[in-house]
Amino acid sequence: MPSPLFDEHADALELAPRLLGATLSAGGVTVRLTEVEAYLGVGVDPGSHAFRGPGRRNATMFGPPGRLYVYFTYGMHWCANVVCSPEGQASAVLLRAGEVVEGIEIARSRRPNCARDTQLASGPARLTRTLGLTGDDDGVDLATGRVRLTLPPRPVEGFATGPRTGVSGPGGSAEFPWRFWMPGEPSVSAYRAHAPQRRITRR
DNA sequence: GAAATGATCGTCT
DNA sequence: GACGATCATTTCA
Repeated sequence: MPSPLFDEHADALELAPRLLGATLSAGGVTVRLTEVEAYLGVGVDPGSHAFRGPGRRNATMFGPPGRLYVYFTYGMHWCANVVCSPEGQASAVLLRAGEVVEGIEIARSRRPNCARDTQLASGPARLTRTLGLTGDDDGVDLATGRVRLTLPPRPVEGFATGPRTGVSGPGGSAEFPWRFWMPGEPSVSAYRAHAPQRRITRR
């Protein structure tokens, strides 16, 4: 069942808070999203992969909405996004964290070193690993493909917003408070409110 | 407990 | 040739 959500003319900023509470299912595991980040398109968002226009990696972002954009980073991690805007606009929402609500055994087997269940998907790369997502899932249609997105019956209320995490340069500043999360959820990482404190004493 | 570090490679300059 | 929308582990105070 395709969601009417993506038929509306919207971008990642509008859709990000509405993805909170949504569930994502893949490979026998279902995760309920508790933390996301919005990324916009060409020229407007210095932190976005789409900022400099289409390229090899970000092609999916420029495609139709409702698809999964998966990319590889830091030489070992996969991160997943939901493409939001109409074709050509390239705005997407990074899925940062969630809570495993189904397939907990499979999830644990995919993350053998994970101490607590609340940390199974408490980070973008952990989330993809727990769901078994890789570059093979890039471009999958979330309504009909092997990865499924189900929106909550009603948008969650009382979500929080703040600066994005892990984005260096101008895009990471408070100028773009495009991180959205559900306060109090244990799967949401305890982020430092500002840049990490530098250690005072050095050798 | 907090901060530094090593792992590891595709993509773009 | 540098660096990244990160994580797990080690190291330090």
